[in-house]
Amino acid sequence: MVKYKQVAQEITDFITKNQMSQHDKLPVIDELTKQFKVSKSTIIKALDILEAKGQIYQVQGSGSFVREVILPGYINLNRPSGLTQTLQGTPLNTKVIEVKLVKPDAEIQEYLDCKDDEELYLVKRVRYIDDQPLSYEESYYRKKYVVYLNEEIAEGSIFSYLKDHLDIKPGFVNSYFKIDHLTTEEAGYLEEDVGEHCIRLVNQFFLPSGAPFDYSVLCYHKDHAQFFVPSNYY
Amino acid sequence: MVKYKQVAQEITDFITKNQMSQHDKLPVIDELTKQFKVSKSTIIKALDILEAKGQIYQVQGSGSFVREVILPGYINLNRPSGLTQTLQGTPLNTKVIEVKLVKPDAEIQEYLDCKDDEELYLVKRVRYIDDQPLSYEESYYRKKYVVYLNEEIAEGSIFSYLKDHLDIKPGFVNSYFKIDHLTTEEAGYLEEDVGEHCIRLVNQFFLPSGAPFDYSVLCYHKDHAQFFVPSNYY
DNA sequence: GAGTGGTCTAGACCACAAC
DNA sequence: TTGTGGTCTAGACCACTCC
Repeated sequence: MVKYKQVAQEITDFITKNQMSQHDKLPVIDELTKQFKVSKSTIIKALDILEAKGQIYQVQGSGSFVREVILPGYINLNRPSGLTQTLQGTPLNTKVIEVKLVKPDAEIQEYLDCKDDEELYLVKRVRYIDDQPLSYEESYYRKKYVVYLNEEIAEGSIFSYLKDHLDIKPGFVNSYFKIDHLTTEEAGYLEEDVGEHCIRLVNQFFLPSGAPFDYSVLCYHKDHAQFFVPSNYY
Repeated sequence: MVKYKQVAQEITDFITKNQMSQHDKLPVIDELTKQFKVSKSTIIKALDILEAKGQIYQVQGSGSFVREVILPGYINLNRPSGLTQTLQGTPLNTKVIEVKLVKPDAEIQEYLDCKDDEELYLVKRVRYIDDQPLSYEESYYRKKYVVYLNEEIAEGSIFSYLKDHLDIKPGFVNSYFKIDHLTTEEAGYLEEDVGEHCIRLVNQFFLPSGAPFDYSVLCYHKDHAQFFVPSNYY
């Protein structure tokens, strides 16, 4: 791991370990350079990463301060790693409906920038929070990149599996959402009436190289889903 | 303006002027250093800013590429400058309901980190897109920072006014949203039935110093609002 | 192997904050 | 005035891509 990521991780751990909360001040840069034995630039890079993630904010002439607001039960749309990571701390259960290989329709070809004969893994899952249905999800992974998937893997965090076993990690994501209505199939899984309202979220995940590898459509239960988006001005 | 922001702006202009689209390659760093007569580090800093904004992505050993997806009509939640900037290109009309000075209730005190006797400007506005009601908004600005507001200013972009006339610009924002129901007042403004569904968005805007200066609650019309969130993995 | 971006450093100097 | 973060540079070296 490169130094600045190492430093960023250790600062995050420091914040957690010391149970620091909003507006608490971090050690000054000069102190951090001594502590981690790296240059000022490396510390600044690490702090910039944490700032971009929404964990801290930096004030010229004053210091760096904790920003992160831990909101149990809120889905952080700025770290859309499936769901498992974003809902840390909240018990999340997964029911896998099916995992199979399919070919893309026109819309999926568009989002995944692929031909109509390319093989994709389709994963259908329902997510429960406190035994309440939270979301129903259909994800398409390009087999070209995600060479293998099965039901057992889909029971857990697919993104952790991709990272740990296939060495795949996303570079960036486009997320789109609006209010929509449940289809018959979706209503069944969310234990709602057909046509009931939901938040429909579409994600397009890209590799660091810019190639899209995952397209997913989710519907969130109107009463059990709440979201959080931290942003910065540059 | 500092150099890297200048360079970032010029690269953005370059992308626009040349009508570059997704996955088009930018000039290499070495060329940019010559063109702008700045160091490599400054170019990299400029590119990092554009990457954080979601406009480009960088691939090691390969180059920098255009990422930005212009989606007419989608509200970009990663640049929540009120609304005027995020819906660029789409005709947006504003009806100001009222602008007045008020004192905060308990919830607002919490979000704005202020006492119960601090003066706040309350702005109520309805936004229309293509003559359809898009959102109804109640924003609270701390008079301590936003020393003056009136109906005429609220007709336009309040954030532009803050930047140009009061030299106030946000440092970061926390946004929260979920599906909710319209109150009687809101339903009237959105031309909907009472209790109808909406997306309820709460924004907490902070100055670069970390002080909250604006708390706003919006309800978006369920049929006319769609959102976009670009994110990066670090 | 050539091209291209990524990391890291030391150091000079600037800008803003706090006292 | 001092503390502290921000900007900018030149340069060395590393890592990945593409031919």
